[in-house]
Amino acid sequence: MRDLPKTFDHLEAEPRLYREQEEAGLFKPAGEGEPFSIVIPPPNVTGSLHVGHALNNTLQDILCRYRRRQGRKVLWQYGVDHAGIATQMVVERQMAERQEPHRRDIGREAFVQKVWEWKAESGGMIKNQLKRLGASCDWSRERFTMDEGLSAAVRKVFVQLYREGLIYRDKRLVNWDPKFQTAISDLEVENREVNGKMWHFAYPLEDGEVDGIKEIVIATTRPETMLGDGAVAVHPDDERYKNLIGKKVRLPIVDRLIPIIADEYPDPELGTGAVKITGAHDFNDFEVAKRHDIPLIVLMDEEARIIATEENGVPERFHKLDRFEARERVVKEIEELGLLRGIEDKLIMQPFGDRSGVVIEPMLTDQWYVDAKTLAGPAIEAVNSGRTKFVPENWSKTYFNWMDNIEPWCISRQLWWGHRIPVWYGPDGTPFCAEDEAEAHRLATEHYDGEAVDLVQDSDVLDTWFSSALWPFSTLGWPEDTEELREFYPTAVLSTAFDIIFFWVARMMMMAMHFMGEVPFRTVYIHALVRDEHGQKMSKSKGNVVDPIEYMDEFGADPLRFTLASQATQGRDLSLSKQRVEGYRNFRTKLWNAARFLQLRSVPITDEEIDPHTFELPLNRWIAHEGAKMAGEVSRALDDFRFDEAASAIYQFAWGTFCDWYLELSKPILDEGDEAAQAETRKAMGAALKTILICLEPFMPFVTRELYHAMNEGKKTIDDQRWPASSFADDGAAGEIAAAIALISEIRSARTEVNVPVAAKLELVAVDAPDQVKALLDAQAPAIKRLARIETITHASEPPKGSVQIVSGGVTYALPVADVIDLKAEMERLAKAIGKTEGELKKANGKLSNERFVANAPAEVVEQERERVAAFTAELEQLQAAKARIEAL
RNA sequence: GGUCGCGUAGCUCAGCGGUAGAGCACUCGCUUCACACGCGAGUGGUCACUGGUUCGAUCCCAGUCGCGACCA
Repeated sequence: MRDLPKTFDHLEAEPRLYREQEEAGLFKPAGEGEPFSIVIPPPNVTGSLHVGHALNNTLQDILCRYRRRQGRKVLWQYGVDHAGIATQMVVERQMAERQEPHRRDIGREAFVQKVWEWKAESGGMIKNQLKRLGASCDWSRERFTMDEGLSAAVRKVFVQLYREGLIYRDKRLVNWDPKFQTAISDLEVENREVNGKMWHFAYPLEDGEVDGIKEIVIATTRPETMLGDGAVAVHPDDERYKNLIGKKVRLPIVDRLIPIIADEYPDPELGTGAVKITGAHDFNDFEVAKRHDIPLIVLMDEEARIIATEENGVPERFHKLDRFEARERVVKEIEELGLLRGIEDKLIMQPFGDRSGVVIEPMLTDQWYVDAKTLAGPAIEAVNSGRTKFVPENWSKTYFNWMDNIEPWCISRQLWWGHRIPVWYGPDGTPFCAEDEAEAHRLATEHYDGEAVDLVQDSDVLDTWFSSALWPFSTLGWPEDTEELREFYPTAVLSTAFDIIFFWVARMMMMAMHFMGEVPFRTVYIHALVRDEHGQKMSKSKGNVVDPIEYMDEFGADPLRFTLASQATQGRDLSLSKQRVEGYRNFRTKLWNAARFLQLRSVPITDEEIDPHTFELPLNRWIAHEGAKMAGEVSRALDDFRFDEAASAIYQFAWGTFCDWYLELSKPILDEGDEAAQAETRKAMGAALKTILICLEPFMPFVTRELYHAMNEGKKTIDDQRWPASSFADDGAAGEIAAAIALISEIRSARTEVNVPVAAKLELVAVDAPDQVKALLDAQAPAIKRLARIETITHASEPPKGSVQIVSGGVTYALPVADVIDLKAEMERLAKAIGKTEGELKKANGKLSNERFVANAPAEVVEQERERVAAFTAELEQLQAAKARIEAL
C-alpha cells in the first residue's frame, strides 16, 4: 500500500493517470473475448469540446470501459470529419486575418494545401480535450474522412451508385448560401422568426376590366422576386377569381404578360387569395410552376445579386443590385406606378445559413443528387425488423417519419475542401464517372470512338456527410476486406443526440445497407440535449454556454463524467448545473476519505478472490450481499443504457451503505473484536471497496485508478479485474443488519426529537423481547452502543418510568432519561407516530373492507394488505401504551 | 397547421397500476479519533386540471390548460 495524501489533486493526477493508461496500451482491442465496437460520431476537425460532446463521449466511454471489465474485446474507433464548409470558412478567415491573398487568387490546389497545413497545426484540439475527459478511444486507429483509404471508399461508392442510377445530376431548387456561394443542406438551414413586412401589389389585367375587376392584388414578403414572376395563382374554387382563370395580367416594371392559373396551393382565406408564382426562387412556387409548366425565371447570381439578362427581362437598372436594395427599389417603383395597395408588419419565418448567418436564397442550380428514396427502403426495413434498435425506442418514430418523407439528397457543394466529385466531362459535356482520371479517359476514349480528348473534372466537392455516411465501415478498412471489418462490423452502438438522427443515423443506415448488406450498428442510443440549469437551450447569444473544460479545471473530469451519467435519463433534455458537479466532486472526496480510513486500519485491496460464503459475521455477509446486489444493478442498468440508474446504484451503495453504515458498524469490530473477526472484517472491507472501485471505474476512471493502485497489495491492476459477480446473497444476514440499522435510526431519531443531549449515553431497555431479538441485540450490541450512544442494553418486562419509548421491529424499547426527558416533546413525538400509523392502518383497512378489492385484487396483494394491518395494529397498540405511560407520569 | 414530447418537493429530475423518491437547496444539532467537499436529525408533494377505465390511477384512456422541440 502506498500512503494516500489527504486530498486528491485532480489537476496533477488526471493527466498522469491518463498517460499511464494510454502508455499501457489499454485502449487497444485486447484478448479473445467477444468483440464489442463503437465508432465515435466524428467530431468536426474544426471542433472543440462542448458539453454535448462531453456527454456523448462520457457515455460511450462508460460502455467501453464496462465491456472491457466483462472481458469483451473492445474497439472504440476514433476519428474526425473534414467539415467542408466549416473548415473552409475557418481557413479563409485565418487567411484574411493574416492579410494573405484570397483563395481565388492563390487557386484551388494551393488553397487545399493550406487547409491541410491548418489541419496539421490546429485540427487536433478536440482529441486532446477528449483525452482530458478520459475517453478511452484507440487513438492509434484515428481516421480522417479525407484520408486516402476513406477517400477511396467515397470514390467507390460514388461510382457504383452512379452506375446503378442512384446518383444523378438534376436542376432543382437548393438552399443557396450567398456568403459561401454553395448549396447547403436543409439541415444546415435554421428557420427563424423575424419581423418582416407584407407588401400588397396590384397587377393590372391585360384586358382592362373583366366583370368590374381591373387588377389582381397579390401579397409578398419578398417584393424583389416579383421581377421573376411567371404566373399568378388562385384557388380553383375561389369565386372571386373564377372568371379570371386563363386570363393574363401585366407584370409591372418588367412589363411581361403572365397567366392567371388555378392551383390548390393558394389559400383563399389568406390575404387576397391570389399569390405570385416565382418558380426559380421559392420552393412552393417551384412545385406550382412545374405543375403548370410555368417558366422558371432566374433573377440572381451566386452572390444573390439581381441580374438583368435577355432571358429574364429584368430592366438594366436593376443589374447587380443586392437583393435587399432591389427590394426597396421594386417597392418604390410599384408605388410610383400607383400599384402599391398596402404594407403590413408581419412576423415571418426566414431561412438563415447556420454557419454563415445570412439569409438563404432558394436557387435553381445544377447539382448532384442521391436517390435517397430508393436507398431508404432497406434502411427502414432494418429498423422495422429490429436488426437495429433505437434506445429509447420511441425515437424510431422520428426515424421513420424522416425516412418515409425523404427527399433527394443533394450531395454537391461548391467548395474546394472536400472529396472532389469523380466525374469528368468531355468537350461536348458528356460525363464520365470513374474512380480515377485514367479510367475516365478510358471510358472517354471508348465513347469518342478511340479519339483521345481533353477531360475536365467536375469542380464541385461532395457533402461532408457523404463520406461520414460510410464511417462505420470505411474506418474499419472497407472497401478492403480487413480483419477489423470482419471482427468489429456491425458495431454495437451508435450514440448520438436526437437532433442529428437525420444527419447520422439515416445516412449511415442507407449506405451501410446498400454496400455492406448489413446494419452499421445494433443499437442507436439517443441521449438528451444538454441545457443549462434552468432548462434553457445553451447559446452563445444567451451567454449560458457551459464549458466542460471549466468544470474539469475546477472539479476534475471524474465529477463531470459522473454528473453527466447520472443525468442521462431517458428524457430529451438534461439540465447541467455547477452545483450538481460540485456534489459529485464531494462524492469523489467521500470515497477518497473512506479509502484513507481503510489504510489507517491497514485494510488493503488484494488479488485474492474472496468468497463471502466463508464469512462468519452477518455484517460482512451483509456488505457482500449488498455489494453483489449493487454490481448486478449496475450491469443491468448499463445493459439497458440506463446510465442514471447505474450511477445512482453505485452512489447509494458507496456512500449510503458502505460509508454511512458498513464502516461505522465495523469500527467496534476493528477496535474490540477478536482476531478472527478483525481479520475477516478487513478482508470483507477490502473486497467491498474493490467492488466499488471496479464498478465505479467506467464512470470515474481517474480517482478509482489512483485509489486502487494505492490500496493494492497484489500484483494485478484494476485493468486486470473482471466485473464483480452478483450471485452472492444472504437474506438472513441482510435482514439482521437491516434490523440493527432500523433500531439505531429509531433511537437516534427519538433522542433528537426529545432533545437528549448528543453526548449523553443512555441505557436501552428492550421490553419483552423475543429470543430472536435478544440474540440480535446481543450480537449487534457493540454497534448499537456506539452508533446510538447507548451505555448498556438490558431487558425488562415493563419500561422504566420516565422513558422515551420507541417501537422497532415489533418490539418496544425504552430509553430511561428520567431527569432529562422533555415530556412535552415526547408526547408530541408519540402522537405524531401514532397519527402516522393510524393513517396507514386506516388506508389498509379501507382496502380490506372493500369486498370488491378482496374479490378482484391478486391474492398476494390482499395478503400483503392483511400483513400490513397486523403490523400496524401491533405497532399502534405499543405506541398507545407508550403514550399512556407518559400521560401517567 | 402537422408530428413528437413535457407539466411529480423551492430547483433539476427519477418513478409509472397497489406504503410518493434522489441530488441540490432549506431548518435544527454536532471541532464523534476517514471525511465540515463532513456527521446526525428534520421540514417540504390535492404527482397541472376535468372526466373515464379499474377493486384500486401520479402511472392507462379521452379532453382542457400551460410549456417545449422538430417539421411545414
